[in-house]
Amino acid sequence: MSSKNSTLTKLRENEREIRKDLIIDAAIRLFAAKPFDRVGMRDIASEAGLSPASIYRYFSNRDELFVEALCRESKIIEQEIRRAKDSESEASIEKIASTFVDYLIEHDTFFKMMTYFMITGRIAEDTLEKFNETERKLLDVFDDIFENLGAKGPVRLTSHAFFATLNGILITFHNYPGRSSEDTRKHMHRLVDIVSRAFKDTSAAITR
Amino acid sequence: MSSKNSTLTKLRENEREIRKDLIIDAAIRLFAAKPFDRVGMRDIASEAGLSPASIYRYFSNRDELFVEALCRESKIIEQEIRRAKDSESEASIEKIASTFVDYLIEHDTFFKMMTYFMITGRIAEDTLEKFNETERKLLDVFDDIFENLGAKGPVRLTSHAFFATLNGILITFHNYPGRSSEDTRKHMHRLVDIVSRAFKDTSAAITR
DNA sequence: TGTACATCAGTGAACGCGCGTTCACTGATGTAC
DNA sequence: TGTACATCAGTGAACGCGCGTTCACTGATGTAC
Repeated sequence: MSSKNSTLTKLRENEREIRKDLIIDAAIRLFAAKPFDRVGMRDIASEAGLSPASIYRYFSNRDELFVEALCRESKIIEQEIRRAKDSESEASIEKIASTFVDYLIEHDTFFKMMTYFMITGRIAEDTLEKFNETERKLLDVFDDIFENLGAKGPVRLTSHAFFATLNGILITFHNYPGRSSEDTRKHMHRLVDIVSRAFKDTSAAITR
Repeated sequence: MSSKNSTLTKLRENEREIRKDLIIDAAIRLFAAKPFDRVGMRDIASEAGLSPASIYRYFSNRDELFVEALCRESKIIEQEIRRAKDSESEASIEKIASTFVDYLIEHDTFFKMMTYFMITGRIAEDTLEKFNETERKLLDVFDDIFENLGAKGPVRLTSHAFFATLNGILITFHNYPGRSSEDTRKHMHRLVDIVSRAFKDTSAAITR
């Protein structure tokens, strides 16, 4: 009796999670389509095929929804990078950085959200912690790369620097005026090449 | 008669400019104090000691005011960097990058605004052009530095990369959670050191 | 098998607030004759 | 010197809109007896 009860509530719980995911999907689809601050609860609701009020059955407020979306995206990105790293026989920074940037150019949702949160700095403490956990995993991948490269020094700092650098390239030239999106993509890749080479040189220098 | 007239209108014109500046001052003061999206026309008005309606005598809308504020700030930063470069007998990247980052940590207004515009990408074409002109001047200073360093290749690209890198460091670790502002400042400087060294190495490598 | 009740997803309409912006106006100063 | 007029900085109050969020409600499904 009680076991049947618990499996049922568990099923319900699963359904709930699925519906939450559907809402997050809708939100991310919209973030991809228009600027971050132009995506409202009503938009998300109609994109998800719900009424605005319904969203509040799943998320207690707007920020919570946004942070969950951010976390999901960053998890995907972490996987993407890890995959890129593992597929290479020997991990080259250029390749991985390039993959990272490419992915973020294509799916700039993560990137818009992250910058938004970083700038406004308006997240609840616990949700922020949740996000930072996934960010740390992302940095772990970079750590692996630099270690494979033979750097013996404080690898974490280098990862931080490299991660920040790639972010910077994406943000600074995100909508560079008077250029097609293909041009900016090429431009970003040129810059990624430069910094990758630079980081490789210093890592080598540290080993020396 | 007409000459007197013209000098008078010129005087009036000057006064107008001064008043515009006072409004921009007020806006920048507020940007420094709270998140960008929390600064409204009413706030700026009361900070400048005016009624909200009055602002519209000087700026045709909110974005115009913001962009003018951004331009003024970026001009100041350009001067600051140029000063830092000229004061050094031989321009070292570390020093200049450090000055740049320090200044932007202290006066993060510029930085908040820039990122905001870059992300939302919502500026009128002509005002954006105005901003880009000052940004180009900023990059010119970096060009000088890398040329002095003896790099012979495509210096502009390197400047772009370096500029983006510094921006990235500022944005990525802007409000790193659970750290005092002094800690983040130190952290940023460590990262700036790393990337400066990296860029110096590649510049040297190009010369080789 | 039937009935009373609990649970919960979902909703349309409204609340309340804050925002950018405009309106109709005042009051001071300069100009023309 | 006085009067009619133009110019312009400045304003309090309001407009209109969009937003996040809440309210009171419905309807379906499962549960207990």
